Order: sequence, then C-alpha cells, then structure tokens
Amino acid sequence: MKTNLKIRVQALGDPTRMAIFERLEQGPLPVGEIARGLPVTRSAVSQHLKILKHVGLVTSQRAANRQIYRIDADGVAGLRDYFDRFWQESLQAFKHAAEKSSREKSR
Amino acid sequence: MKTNLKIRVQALGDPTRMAIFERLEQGPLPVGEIARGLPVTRSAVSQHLKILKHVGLVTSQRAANRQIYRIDADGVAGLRDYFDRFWQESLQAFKHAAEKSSREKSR
DNA sequence: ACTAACGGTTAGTGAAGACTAACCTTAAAA
DNA sequence: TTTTAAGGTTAGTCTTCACTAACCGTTAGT
Repeated sequence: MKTNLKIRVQALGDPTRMAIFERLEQGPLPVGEIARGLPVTRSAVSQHLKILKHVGLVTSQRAANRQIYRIDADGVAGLRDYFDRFWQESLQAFKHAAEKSSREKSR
Repeated sequence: MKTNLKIRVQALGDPTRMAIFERLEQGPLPVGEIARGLPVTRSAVSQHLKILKHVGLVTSQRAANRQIYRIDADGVAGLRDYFDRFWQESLQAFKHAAEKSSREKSR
C-alpha cells in the first residue's frame, strides 16, 4: 500500500473512482453492489477498486463469496491533513500580505 | 469560479497541476517564475493555471506586466472540510463495526 | 516608434488510461 | 457433481487531455 499523498489525489481525480468512493461513504459494500447504479461494468469497478486499495483509500475484506470494500479512515485523514497544511500556510501568507498592505497605506 | 469540490480534486489529479500548486505553497509567483523549474513550457503552465483558477484553487492579480498567482485559502479549506467529513464518517462506521464485533465475541 | 518581455489563446498531435469483452478461479447452492 | 454467482485478470480499443508551436495583445523601457 502506497502512502504517497499525491497519488491518492490522483486516484480520486478520476470521476468514476470518485463516484465509487462517495458510494462507500454510505457504508461498506461488495463489488457488485457498487457496480449497480454506476454506468460502467463490474470489471471497470474492480479495476478502480484495485487502484483505490493500492493507494490506501479503501480496504477490503472477504466474506465467503464476496469482497467487502470500505473507506480507509487513515488514508482519508492523510488527505485532510495535507490540505489542512496548505490551508494554514496560504492563510498565513494572506495575513502577511494584508499587514504589509496596511503598513504601506498608513505612511 | 466553480465551487464544486469534485472538480477541484480532479484539477489536482494532474501531476503538473499538483506541482504548480505545491510551488505556490512557498508564496505568490508570476507565471514565468512558476514555469521556470518545471519540465513544461510556459504555455502549458498558463493553461493549467487557468484551470486551477477556474475551480477556485488559486487567484490571480495583475502587477503591471505580470500576473501574480497565489493559493486560494477558501478553496483549499473546502477540500479539507470535504475529506474531514469522509474521515469522520468512516471512523464512525469503523467504531460501529468494532462494537458489533466485540458484542459477538462476548456471547 | 521600436523593441523586448510578459502572459493568454488556438490548432494539432501524441500518449496515457478508462473501458469492454472474454476469460479464469472460487465458493455456495441445487 | 453440476450450476450459479461472486470477483479478479488480461488484451485490445477508443477517448480524453496534456503538451508544444505559433500566434496575438499588452506593458515598459529605449
């Protein structure tokens, strides 16, 4: 399982994978259930799930005949933290710019 | 400016756009400066910036001859909140599953 | 006015990758 | 044991889209 954050974003960049991901927000589902309602074949869904699993966004678990997929909370937490850092840094940059601007106005 | 969160993820799904985005984490930059150090032409960078701006991840501002691009903190906050929701929901689902499992073990 | 540097736009091309169809294994039910 | 349904894999096709090259307008300096 890759832990690189960028390839997780890349994985979710595909609309179908994003749809699968959002489908799993409701709760764990077997492959066939995920494919039902999506405009692609079960084969395509299976390939997408392989990628999502590989990048650490979902996990799977056998139940007899079925493979149950669910969202990997840790993987999602990584993404959240990643964007949180960007948010904080850009906010700080904005604050600096604002202060500088007000300094220039007051002279 | 589109406010749809999915297309922001889609926008960052491209490696070059992600590189541009991370480049802007250091601080605001003009187009030419961004292109310098990237393995693509300035034209490509300009097209990518157009997309990033369109989905609300960066903003731009003229300074005479130059276009200064910077990260849009609000846009990034949207992404963070989006993944935070997934994280919370999947964590809760995991907790439910764990409780159910321990109940079944204890009987 | 001319020149140089900036950035955006367009058309056309090439490569990456999403998709289907056909196949396989495995597990449970008949 | 045969059948049925599950899911994964592969080869091949086709579409999407990232990229370059050539162009344009704009601004500042000479």
